[in-house]
Amino acid sequence: MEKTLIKKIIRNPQEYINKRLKLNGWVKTVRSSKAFGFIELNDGSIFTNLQVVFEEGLSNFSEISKLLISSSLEVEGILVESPGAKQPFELKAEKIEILGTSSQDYPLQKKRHSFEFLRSMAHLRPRTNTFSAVFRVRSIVSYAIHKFFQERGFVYVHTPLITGSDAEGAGEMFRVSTLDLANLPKGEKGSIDFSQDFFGKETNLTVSGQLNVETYCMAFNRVYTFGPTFRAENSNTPRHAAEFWMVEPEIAFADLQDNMALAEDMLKYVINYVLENAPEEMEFFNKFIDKTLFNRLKNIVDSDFAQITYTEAIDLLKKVNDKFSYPVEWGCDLQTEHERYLTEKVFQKPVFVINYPKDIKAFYMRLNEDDNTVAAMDLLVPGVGEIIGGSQREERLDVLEKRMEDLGLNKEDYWWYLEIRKYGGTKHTGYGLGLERLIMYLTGMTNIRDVISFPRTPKNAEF
RNA sequence: UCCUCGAUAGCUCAACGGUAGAGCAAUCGGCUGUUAACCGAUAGGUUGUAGGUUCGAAUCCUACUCGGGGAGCCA
Repeated sequence: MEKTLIKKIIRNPQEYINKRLKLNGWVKTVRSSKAFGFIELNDGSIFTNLQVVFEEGLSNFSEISKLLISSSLEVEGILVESPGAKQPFELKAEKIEILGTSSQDYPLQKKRHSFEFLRSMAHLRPRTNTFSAVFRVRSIVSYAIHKFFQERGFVYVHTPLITGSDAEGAGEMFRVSTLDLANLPKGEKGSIDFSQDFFGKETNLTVSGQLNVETYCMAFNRVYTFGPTFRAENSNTPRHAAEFWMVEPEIAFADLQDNMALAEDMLKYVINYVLENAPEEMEFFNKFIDKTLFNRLKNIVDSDFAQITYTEAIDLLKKVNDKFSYPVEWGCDLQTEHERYLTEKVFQKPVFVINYPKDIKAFYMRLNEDDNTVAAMDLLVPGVGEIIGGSQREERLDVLEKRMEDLGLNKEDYWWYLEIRKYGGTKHTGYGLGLERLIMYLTGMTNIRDVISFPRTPKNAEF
């Protein structure tokens, strides 16, 4: 007999009602009395459980009554309308085969656990409601991102995870090496001789695919990367991880305004897609994780994102300087408290801050007419803070070289990056979206460690 | 990395210098429609680690480890 997925039953009950079905799943909870009992069964196909009713006529009734949480079953029975209030239908079991028993020391209970506790068992937490919802949404969000870009003709580029350019400037890097740590080859001045290493030079894990993807942008026009990124920063916050996923689109013949339009379209598209394709999960988040979630997301889909220049933002923040522990001044980077004030108090929706002072931004960002600011943009969202960072890139070779000289960067290290300006360079622009931050924003989860299956953070690489 | 708070039963917590407790989970029993089922009973502990103060330390002090929150860095 063919097996039926619970998702199909719930999406299309009239097709299955009063029919004999066979299904597999795991026990979420058992409530039994003398002559009958209830099992909530989840088969992983959908967030929702199916209630199975079993009666003492079954040959293994007493074993079933004592089933421990997370035991795996094969159940055969008839789908009937349920007299209970909390579910429209249930499976009246005719045969229940126990495929895998659980153990009495199974740590997950049918009550709420703290996320801290669940982090200590990353191998079991996907079985809980919250993590089941988070990781199905993560999968759906990832698909929606691909769908968005593919529908618009973007080419998906796989940029390398191992990089030879050691000065991408976006943070501390993890070294990649096959050298014997206990016996490092030394050069003339006592420094490590990387010519004997696997790649014959110093290599690291990438902190961004941007420089590489820019080269493909100059061939395909509209491209994006979507993959893991590594930062060895000793950051201990709910928003940072050593390994995370980033989406980096790059578009040619386009400027900063086009870039922001793309970012806004993408966010709205993903939100709509997730609301439509993960209704049970999103309902759960709105009910148990963040009661303002639906209002917040609808507010975003329905409104135009705000836009403000860095200089305007500073003027605005200066008027309320007494609210901050760090007063603002033109030339300073915005502190978290300033960003939150802008997006949560002033605009109460996502806001792009653009045209930052060149001295606090990366070398590749395009210098504005004023010679003082660059065409950068950060998208700030309430609750999470910076979710996207991007810029129009400096396409003028002489200006770019001048910038690198001013910053003391070695041009030889970037020879191929500079050559794409030399051969038919054109204005282009792109941004980086932190996938985990987007998922936090979409689910109301407040710690990045709870939206990555096996999070890597300082002093933590178990599992 | 800095500031701050914390670590007691499997989980969530109480005990605040004088014999370590409760609810839930587990185990056993009861219950004919449950919904975090309910009712009764049983069992469960070197109080994060290492030192110190004290007649006596879960409780006070020091260091360390790990975790939460905040900051910096950023996505």
